[in-house]
Amino acid sequence: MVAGPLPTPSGPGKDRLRLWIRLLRASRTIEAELRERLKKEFNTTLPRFDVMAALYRAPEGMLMSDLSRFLLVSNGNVTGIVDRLVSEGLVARARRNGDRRTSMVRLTEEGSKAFAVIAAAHEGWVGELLGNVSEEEARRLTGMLTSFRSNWEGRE
Amino acid sequence: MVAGPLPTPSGPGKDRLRLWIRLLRASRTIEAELRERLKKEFNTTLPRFDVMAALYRAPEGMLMSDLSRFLLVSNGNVTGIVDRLVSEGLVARARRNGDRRTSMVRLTEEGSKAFAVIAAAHEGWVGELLGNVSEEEARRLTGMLTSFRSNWEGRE
DNA sequence: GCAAATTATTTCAAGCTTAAAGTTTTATAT
DNA sequence: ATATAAAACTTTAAGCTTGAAATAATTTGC
Repeated sequence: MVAGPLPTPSGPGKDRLRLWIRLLRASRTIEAELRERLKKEFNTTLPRFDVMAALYRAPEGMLMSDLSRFLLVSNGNVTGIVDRLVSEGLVARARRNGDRRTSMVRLTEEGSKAFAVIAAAHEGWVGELLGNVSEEEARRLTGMLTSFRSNWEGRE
Repeated sequence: MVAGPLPTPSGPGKDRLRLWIRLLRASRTIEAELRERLKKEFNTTLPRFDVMAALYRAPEGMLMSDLSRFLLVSNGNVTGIVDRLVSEGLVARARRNGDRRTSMVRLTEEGSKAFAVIAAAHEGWVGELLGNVSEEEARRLTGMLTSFRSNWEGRE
């Protein structure tokens, strides 16, 4: 999905295809850089960061299915990542009284502290990597992407 | 990287962070949908499609290192994907006379035909999934993402 | 009350992904 | 010439990812 079928596609519908290719290349480029820095500076990974970021927003905890829905990844995927975070003491599972199928997942004290540090660095990196986009332009782009997505979400 | 540390981040640099989150969510959403359709309709995957798309643009073939640079993935990664495509008869490796370290990778006749069919469907899907973005808006967004990326590429 | 369907999660197999280490071949510097 | 470095690629280990199958608990329809 990184390249179009021809060097410079043209014709009806080609503008959207080109947009998609740019979108994908932009996010892959930034993603690769963030992944590398997370590894080098904090010896962690993007998926771990994603999970911790989601949990940081929800101090009361989240269900596994909430996590997977929010992160747009499969259920089984989240299981593995959470398993590793638990084994590292950054995240805890808590069985619930009401429904014994589910477990509330939340950051431990240690996980919360660790995340705060990483998140600060992360925000700085994003600011740096998107430095060529003015704040004004960032808001405009965000708006365009938001309206696109909210339209699209209606179909799933 | 899908979520910010807080529900609605605010403050200096937050606009870029929010942009990054939107960008990532948009591309993940579309990517997931395309991946699913590639699997269901053609029993193939996004990475295989990416490699074939790159090779389709280069009838004379590409080096492994060209492929990995173009696709923004690691060298070892491409090895595995190409291995599988070769075993399926869609791609062929050709040793070169000049430099025996390298091999030119290209689509087979069969691979080229198969890709043309898939690419047509793919383009239609993208047009559909980005249907809420007007062609005009698509061009504007593309321009913004292009200038961002060409600026950023200077740093790597 | 109880079978059937649904829900939440885990397990599994196959494939993707990276970074690092290893192999082979070519280029460079004495 | 010949060691040394560089380049192109593959292999490896660990982890990520999906979709499908399995498990366990809850809810629904009679």
